[in-house]
This record gives sequence, C-alpha cells and structure tokens, in this order.
Amino acid sequence: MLSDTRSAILTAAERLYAARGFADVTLRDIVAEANVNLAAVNYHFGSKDELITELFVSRSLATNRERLNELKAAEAAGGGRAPIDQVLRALVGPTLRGCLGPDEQRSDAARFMIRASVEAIAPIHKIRNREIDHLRKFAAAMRRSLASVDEVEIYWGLHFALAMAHQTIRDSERLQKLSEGRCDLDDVDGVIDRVVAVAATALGAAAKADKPAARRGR
Amino acid sequence: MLSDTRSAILTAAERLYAARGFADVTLRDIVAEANVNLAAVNYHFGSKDELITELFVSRSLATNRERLNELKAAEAAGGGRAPIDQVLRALVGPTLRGCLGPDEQRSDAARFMIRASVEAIAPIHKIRNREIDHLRKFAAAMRRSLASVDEVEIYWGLHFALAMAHQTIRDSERLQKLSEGRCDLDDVDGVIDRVVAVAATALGAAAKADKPAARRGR
DNA sequence: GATGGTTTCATACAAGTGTTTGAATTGCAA
DNA sequence: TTGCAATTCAAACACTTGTATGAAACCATC
Repeated sequence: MLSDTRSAILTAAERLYAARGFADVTLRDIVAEANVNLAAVNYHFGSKDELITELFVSRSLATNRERLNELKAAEAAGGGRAPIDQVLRALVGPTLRGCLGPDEQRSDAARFMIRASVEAIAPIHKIRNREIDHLRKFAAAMRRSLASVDEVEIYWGLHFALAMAHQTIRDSERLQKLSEGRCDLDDVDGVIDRVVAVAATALGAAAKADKPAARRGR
Repeated sequence: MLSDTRSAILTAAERLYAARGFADVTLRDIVAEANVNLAAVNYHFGSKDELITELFVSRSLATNRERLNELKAAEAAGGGRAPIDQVLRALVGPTLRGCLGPDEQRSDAARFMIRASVEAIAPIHKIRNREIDHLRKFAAAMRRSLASVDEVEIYWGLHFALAMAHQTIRDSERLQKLSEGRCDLDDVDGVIDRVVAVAATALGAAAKADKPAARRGR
C-alpha cells in the first residue's frame, strides 16, 4: 500500500515543476504544496534527486505507453503498417494534447516531461538514454510505413517532428505575440495537423530524392 | 575605456553559461574562470542578475545584427526581395553555424543564446520580448518573398524553422545516438539546408492551399 | 491496554549562495 | 611627491538550500 504522504509529495512536485521549472522549486515549496513535513521527502525518497528520478521514470513510462498505444492501434487497423501521418500523430499527439489546449484539459505530467526534457537537470540526464530506445520503435514504424525512404531521412523526419511539437509547446507565448493572436494555439488538433503535415511532407519529399532540396546561395 | 576586469567577467560568464547552463554556475565559478576577485562582479555590474542581463542584451544585439546583415545582403541582391530559402537561411544560419560544427568554429555567444532562450531564467525572461520585434522583420521579409501566402502561414513557417534549428542544436546528441551516427551533424551547411528545405516546403505547400494538408484519422 | 515498528514532526546542521564591508592597492593628475 | 578617486582584495554577512536528528504520535498486533 502506497503511503498517502508519498503520493502527495509526488503530485505536488509534479505540479510545481510543471508550472515553474526545476530551477526555483525547493523542497520546502513542495512540502508546503503537499501539506506534509519537510523531513517526509528524505524519509520516503532518500533525497531530492531520488524524488525527481522516481517522478521522471514514472511519468516517462506513462507517456511512452500512451504513445505506443496510439501507434499499435493505428498499425493494427492497417494490418501491421500505419500511414506515416498516423505514426507521427501517435508520436506528437499525446504531448501536444497534454500541454496545449484549455486549462482543464492540460496535464501536469505532460508539462513536467517538457520541463524535464529541456532543463539540464543532473539526475534526469543520466536516465534520458532510455528515451532513445523508445524513439527507435517509432523510427521502425516509420520505416515500415515508408519503405522507400532512406533510413537517415527517417531519423531527420522524426527529429524535426519532435522539434516542432516541442518548441510549439515551449514557445507558444512567443508565437501568440508574434502573430498577434492569429495563430490559434487553442486548436490543439489543428496544431497537431500542422506538425504532422510538415513532417510528413518533408518525408514525402525525401522519398522522391536522396538529397534534400538543392543548395543555393552560398 | 572598458575595464579589463569587466570584460574578463563577461567573457568568463559567457563561456561557463554556454557550457554548463545557468543552473549550476555560481559567481565564484565565474570569478575563478576570469581570475578576478569575487566582489568585482558586484562592483562592476551591481548584481548577478544585472551581469546576466547585460550579457544577454549584448549577445542578443550581436546575433540579431548578424542575421539582419545576411538578410539585407540577400534582399539587396534580389532588388528588395529575396527568395524564401535565403530569408530562412539568414534566420537560422548564424545560430546553427555558431553551435554546430567543429569545436574551433563554435562560438560561446551562440551557445549562450541557446541556453538563454531555453532555461527560464528570471532576468532574461523580462527582456525577451524584444526578440519579437526582431522576428517581425523576418516575417515581413518572408511576406515580401511569398506574397501569395497567408500571413498566418508565414508565422507558422518562421516558428517551425526556428524550432527545427533550435532543437537540432539542443538535441544533437540524441539525434546522433538515435541514428547511430548516420545523421551527420558536423556538416553544418547540410543541416542548414535541411532545415531551410523543410520550412520552405511547408510554406510552398501553404501557397497552394489556405489550409495545411487534409486532416485524417481522427 | 501494553508493545514495537512505522511514520510524522520541530528543529538543527553543514554547506553554498549572492551580497556587503572596509581596508589595501593602484593609477593618474596636480 | 602628494593627494585623491577608482579599483581590488580578503573576510564576513545574511540567507537559502538539502539533509540529519531525536523525540513525539500513530497504529496494528499480541
């Protein structure tokens, strides 16, 4: 049976890290949010780093599971091979849905994971290699979907898709200001469509030529 | 005449922040790197935050100047209007060149700016609005280049171009591992070509339809 | 109801942080 | 050289951080 205090700490830490980042959230902030005693953190987790590690591992597994579920559903519907846009959608959809859109729909877990992937925090950096194994599954699905595309292009496409999704979450405020509100970031499905469309187009172009567009102007 | 100590502090801070991020670089680290006394920072800058602010403003102006120079050169050659790929190249080229490629070619300034744009550090967050004015100039150049493209698509294209460039810098290690070295990140011009090509393709597709590619699979 | 392990609590601790201080040192003009 | 402002320096300051301690409270089991 999991201690009540234990999960209260995890939830509070997740919420605070998601909202304010790792830099200026202290153990005292966390225990205040969780309404528990300061010493409870070290009692239940051993140290602050171990708390962060456990939180990251737990949320990382959950996110990966969600993405793989979407992927498997898409591939099952297509007889073991899903259209590239559905593969990409499974990759970027869960995180985008968890970070954008109406407040009540956002998840602290998704925003925590974004912070964790961006801020170079010591305990997380050591574990992050596991994410590569997870991404490899998507690279494999993309190759099944686009058999004629060179493997290198697959990696670049996957990388760019994640880049666009990630940065859209992180810099949504800047894009709003820059476009003076004309870019609608509350239309989460629209954003997902855009990211998927651009990445799929890039991969589609790669299917027709081994090299990207001709270089000019150097 | 600028004090020797003053610029030594700026240089040391830039190098350390570029290499290790803001989180775990202390004033004592900086003064050790600069070979000056601890109190020199507060004497010359007033506070740590003011040091960071001055550093960010200075490097930000330099980066923006470099990008605008490339843009103006391209537009001058085209009679006030540059091809979209050259506009995009002026936007992402300087930073990518300063952050990727051979060590001796990298600039602490470029890597410092990446850190500054990623890590939510208080003194910088207040100034970062100025970057929007700078990006607006590129949005305007893109509209001159692609008169038929809807304004919203311009913003999305600019945003995605920066996203791909940024993330490629930040996650170059992951991409290397994921692709087992098959994605050549030392070929800086090749990377720039890829980013520019994908962004330009996305904008080109937008020129043919008001909406991005049809939505599927919801 | 007593017992003993588990959990909570107030408090203290050592280490590290940015900042301040006041005395030394420097550099330059009179 | 003398005088004075600008700069450097070692030391200390006030504060915050994560962690450790030992007593108190809790709680199921006998």
